[in-house]
Amino acid sequence: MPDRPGSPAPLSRAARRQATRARILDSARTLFAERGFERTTVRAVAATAQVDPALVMQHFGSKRELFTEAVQAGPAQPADAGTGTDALVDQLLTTLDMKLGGLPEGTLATLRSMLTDPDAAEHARRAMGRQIESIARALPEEEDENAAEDAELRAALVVTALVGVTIGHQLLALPVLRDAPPEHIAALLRPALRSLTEPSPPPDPTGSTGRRRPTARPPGCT
Amino acid sequence: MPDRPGSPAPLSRAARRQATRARILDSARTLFAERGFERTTVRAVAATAQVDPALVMQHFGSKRELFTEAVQAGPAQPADAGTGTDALVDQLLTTLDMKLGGLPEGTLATLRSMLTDPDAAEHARRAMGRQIESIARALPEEEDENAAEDAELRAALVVTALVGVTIGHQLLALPVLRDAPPEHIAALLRPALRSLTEPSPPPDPTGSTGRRRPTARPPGCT
DNA sequence: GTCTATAACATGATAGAC
DNA sequence: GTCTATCATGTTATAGAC
Repeated sequence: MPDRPGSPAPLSRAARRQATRARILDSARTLFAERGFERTTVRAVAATAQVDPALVMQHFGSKRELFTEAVQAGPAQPADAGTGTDALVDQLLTTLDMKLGGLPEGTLATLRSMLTDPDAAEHARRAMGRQIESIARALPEEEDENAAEDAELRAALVVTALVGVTIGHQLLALPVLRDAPPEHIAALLRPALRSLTEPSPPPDPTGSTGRRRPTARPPGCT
Repeated sequence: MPDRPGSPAPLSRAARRQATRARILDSARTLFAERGFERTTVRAVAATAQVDPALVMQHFGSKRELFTEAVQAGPAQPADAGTGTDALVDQLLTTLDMKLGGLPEGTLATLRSMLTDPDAAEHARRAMGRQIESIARALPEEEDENAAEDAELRAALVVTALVGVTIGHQLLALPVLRDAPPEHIAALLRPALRSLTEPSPPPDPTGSTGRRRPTARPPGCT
């Protein structure tokens, strides 16, 4: 580091470059979260960060790499506290509550672009796959023989369903979901999530009525 | 219609134009479903339909109108058969089964683009809004006072959750979902959907156990 | 006249010169 | 760091083909 002339300005060239890079990354994250990959132009990112468009390329090489770095910003999803089913459901709903409120912009950007951009799709597939495995490990054992596959499938349904609710709420802004308090949404989802995480009912391939489950009869029924 | 010279070729100019238009629409629908709005170029649509790119504009005026017409192809979602909760759940699962198999390309195109294209988002919002209202009307009355809002909210959660599962299965192609037989998925989702469509359990803000529900006792329980 | 092809212009990503 | 050039794309205008 041969440059530090001891001037009162504490910003070396490298430091200013670093600050500019951070400003570009921040603008990019916001715009990618709002408009997705394709509709976000490098020029718009540069304008928001108040730099020259070519400078963005100088820093990141391509719009693609800018997207990748901008998306991989925040810390990963919080780990699982997998003891019992109820604790798992509680943790899922806490995560959902977070999703319905302040979702990090990087995650929003991935969600926004995952249906139209192959890279974002791969990123989302991996992130959701990790979540699915984590939840599947926390699911209770089943009496049935093919327990493992069912656990992964159940976990996948939980994750995708919650992602669907998140999309409807955060990205599509469905009025019904936008106006509902998150705790209310969580309360309505709780029994559904418990159904998905509970051990499976006996296979009922007729599938029409299927009303009763042999377990968990209501008490007071002699 | 002043042109029909009685030639052996049964295709008038208007008919050939119509056929070309249909071919363009078909190619557009497929590409929009595969790549979304932005990544689908007019030139690619023209190449697939084996016509000149300018012809696409002649026919539809703009890429936007082409997308709109291509998306509004198939018939709307089948109406609801709203008698009881069980019938409703069955109908939802049938719809899902359809979604997991042959979803019309127009719907796929809307799903694919709804997160990144404002027009597609509006289209999706309206379609999902109609579904939500339809399901909400079929939901059973509640004992509680604020029944109507809850019904709409429950319906919205059902729709968005199913959309999430569909996205994970059809658009993201999550391996766990891709490899599972649709009937298995439907069987796992059934109790969860029933939980969402049932009258609400008593408000249980502690939210930890909440096992019993006061209504819907299994038959055969004297 | 109606269909098709070519050219022209604007915007955006990207590469190389300065 | 900035400017300019090149290429792809959406869109329009214009000319050619049936």
